[in-house]
Amino acid sequence: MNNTKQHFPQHGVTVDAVVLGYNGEALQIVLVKRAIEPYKGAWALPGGFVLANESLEDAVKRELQEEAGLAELYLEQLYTFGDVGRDPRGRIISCAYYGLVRPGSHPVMSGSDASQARWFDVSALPTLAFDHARVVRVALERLRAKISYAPVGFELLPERFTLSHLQRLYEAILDRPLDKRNFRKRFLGLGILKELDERETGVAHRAAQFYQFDVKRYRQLAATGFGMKLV
Amino acid sequence: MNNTKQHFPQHGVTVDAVVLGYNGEALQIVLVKRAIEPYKGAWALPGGFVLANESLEDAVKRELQEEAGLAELYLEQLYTFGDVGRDPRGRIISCAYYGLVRPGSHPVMSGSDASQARWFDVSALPTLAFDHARVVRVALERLRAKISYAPVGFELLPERFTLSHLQRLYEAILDRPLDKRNFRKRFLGLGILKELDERETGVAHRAAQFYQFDVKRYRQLAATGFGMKLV
DNA sequence: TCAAAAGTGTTAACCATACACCCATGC
DNA sequence: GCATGGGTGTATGGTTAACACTTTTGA
Repeated sequence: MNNTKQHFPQHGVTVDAVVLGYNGEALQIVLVKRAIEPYKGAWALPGGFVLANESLEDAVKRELQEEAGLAELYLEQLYTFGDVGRDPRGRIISCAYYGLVRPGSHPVMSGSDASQARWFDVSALPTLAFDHARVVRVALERLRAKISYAPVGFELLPERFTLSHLQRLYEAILDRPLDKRNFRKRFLGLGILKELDERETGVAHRAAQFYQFDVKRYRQLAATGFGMKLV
Repeated sequence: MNNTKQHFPQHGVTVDAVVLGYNGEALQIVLVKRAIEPYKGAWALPGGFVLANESLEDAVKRELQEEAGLAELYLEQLYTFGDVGRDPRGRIISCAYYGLVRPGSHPVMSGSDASQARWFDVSALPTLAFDHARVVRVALERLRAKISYAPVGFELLPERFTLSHLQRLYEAILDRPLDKRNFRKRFLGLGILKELDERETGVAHRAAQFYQFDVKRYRQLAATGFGMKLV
């Protein structure tokens, strides 16, 4: 920390992360049970104070590692909440991020100042500490808005997935059914899916084709300014 | 300020505002010439430290009033810049806002810690202090993205305007020509323009019809979740 | 009467939507 | 052989995009 005397007002600054995942059925969020006051025992978003020598993004990555064992995830800044009185400890400003993780990378275990960390279905969240319910709401709105023009959905799926997996994910996020034929037409037409030499096995129905998100192709298309209307 | 000892790391937090205006020809930004170090004499975005008892939005409104005499403008949070080393005074986090003002409400005069404030065409900005050039870039991207699905353009025009004014504004922001007939069809079809009983006077060509943005009607439409594809 | 910008419709291409049946597989 | 989900095409209506001339006004 910086110990020199500063000549300007200073405030506590936290980062908080809405980490979203998808288990094949429902959208989920990582919450941690607070081990210390305030809101001791309540569920909250993972996060904590920004230290003197780290950027906001470094801070949120460190907290996610410490509190939930999460690393290497898609992260994006969401909004900064700075109302006076949003934290009982004093004037604390929170810069919120949202993150997306693939099912594989889910250790989600406890850390230093949080006694537990676990996934909750977004449709069944407990009461949250601070103004975190509001933060979650903003994050879900943002994801819903973003998914229809940017391929962020792939950050929630395993490397290999079927078109039905992708469609079910979109339906879970948008909370409405989508037409199968139109959905397939659109995604295959976009040219950002790479067909793999693999199909499902051991399923009691016709085995589905596996695909992979073609990042390189997507970047080419995005660079030429194509309008990615996904749904 | 809060004088009690705090048990968590603290940082300076500033707000900075990209205030955009439109003079009928070009998009413009308010800049202030810094009267104090660091970057004394350089042009910078209006802004300053957040005090202990004000929200971020209160802080940015206060700074805009003090430094540029601006009040009552459309304001929206843009992004929070928190890299270590972005400010030579130490670890300072900046929450940036962008604002839109109508030509009428342009006092833009000097205040306490800024010796001058004035408008610059966005296409001819001087070298800016801190990382403010980056902040401006982010703000312009945001405005360009936003204008195509939300009627923020009206915040940059006088109460009464012609369809040609509106079109020229869109062309200035998007930096490309738009088709006159299609532009008119779309905006008139949207039903968010109120035709006034006034026309231009003293112009050396057919006098244009004046319109007004119909906020009430817009809110009705927005509430029923209509997709406002504007351009 | 000229210059300058306002105002006005139609057509063709494209895109979004709605919709139903056969196929492959495991049990 | 049946239950389960995978995979496929077409027709229709709506939306977007391209395009040029007449009108009004002041100088």
